[in-house]
Amino acid sequence: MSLKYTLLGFLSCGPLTGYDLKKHIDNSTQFFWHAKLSQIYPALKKLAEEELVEATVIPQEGKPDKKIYLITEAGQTMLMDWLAEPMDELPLTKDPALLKLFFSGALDKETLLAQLHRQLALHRAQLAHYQQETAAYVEQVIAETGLTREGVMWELARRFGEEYERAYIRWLEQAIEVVEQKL
Amino acid sequence: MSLKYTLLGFLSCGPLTGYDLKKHIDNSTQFFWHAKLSQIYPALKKLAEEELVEATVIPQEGKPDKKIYLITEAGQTMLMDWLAEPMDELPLTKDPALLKLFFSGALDKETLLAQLHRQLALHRAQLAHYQQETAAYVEQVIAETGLTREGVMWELARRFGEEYERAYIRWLEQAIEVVEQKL
DNA sequence: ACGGGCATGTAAGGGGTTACATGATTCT
DNA sequence: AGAATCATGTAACCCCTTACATGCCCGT
Repeated sequence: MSLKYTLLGFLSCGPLTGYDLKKHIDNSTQFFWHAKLSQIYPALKKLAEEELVEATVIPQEGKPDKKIYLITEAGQTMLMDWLAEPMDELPLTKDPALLKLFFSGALDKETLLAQLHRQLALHRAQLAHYQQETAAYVEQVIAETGLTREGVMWELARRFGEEYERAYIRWLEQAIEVVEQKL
Repeated sequence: MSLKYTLLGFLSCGPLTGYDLKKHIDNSTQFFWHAKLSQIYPALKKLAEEELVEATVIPQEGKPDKKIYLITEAGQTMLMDWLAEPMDELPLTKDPALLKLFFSGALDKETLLAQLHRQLALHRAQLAHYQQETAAYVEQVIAETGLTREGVMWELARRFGEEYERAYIRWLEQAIEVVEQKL
């Protein structure tokens, strides 16, 4: 259900193609919402049927024709209603790595420590990514579009990703110590 | 795919029914893995077909017969192989609240602040839950089963939940300040 | 009298992934 | 020579949620 609003949200900042939308998602929302192209294209088609967006087709050669989507007034209203709607549920996350750790009491110490160190490396890389690539992307979009209010929110979201990774890393470091001492 | 291992993981600590498994999931893994009964029952049936678990039926009156599941040797092996398998992907989380915030530059300041305060209340309640109910549950299970190695991992997982909520709360507090000053 | 806990399931449908299909241009 | 970028989509499949179905016992 939220994919619809993700697309409307980006389209409310300006017209984009499905392909463009995928890149925006990968660059900015991927740590709290993600989608594959094979899900985005049918979703846009459905939004167009509901008249929440409109497509302009630009013929191209050697490539499929480009479809540039614009949000309609109905789409804008739909988006604003969703934004104002109160949310009273917590996110239900799924993290297979934590699940595995939870049951890893049965594992030998060495293998378990190897798993923890691997996770640590992954999360450190991700932290660096948010600090570099994502930060650059946010700055660039703000500079290009001049959307200051949106810019504030995007920077806040990016900082969430950063803080999440920091917390994860601190926890993994503690977990490694605990495992070394107690198991 | 991981639901299978969640069930095998709990069953490796002792025999349980589908109903019991649901309660264990709710009490301990819900912040990194969750499932509904309508998914658990068919999953157990399938595990039994694959001979990774075995069911003992205990007739009851006034209630459906109880099916107590035991992990088989093949199931144990399957679980251990999964535990030792390296994971090199980050979790792909979905958090509708963050998504909404990301697009909330278009929202008026008051509504936005109301949303942030609501989220803050939810996450504070969740933090308290991990510190009280979840902590009590972990202690109780350790005391009952005497599984010390597993106990260490369960307590680590619980602490992750706690740290995650702390980080979320700190971020929300900062976000409220930023919105109050900049928007 | 009503809600919650106990205890099992099925059926329909929505959301999401993986694989397939096409094909030119540009970078390494 | 091969991979990545641009650009669209479909089809099969799996995972998960929602709603339905049954029915006793216990606490408030």
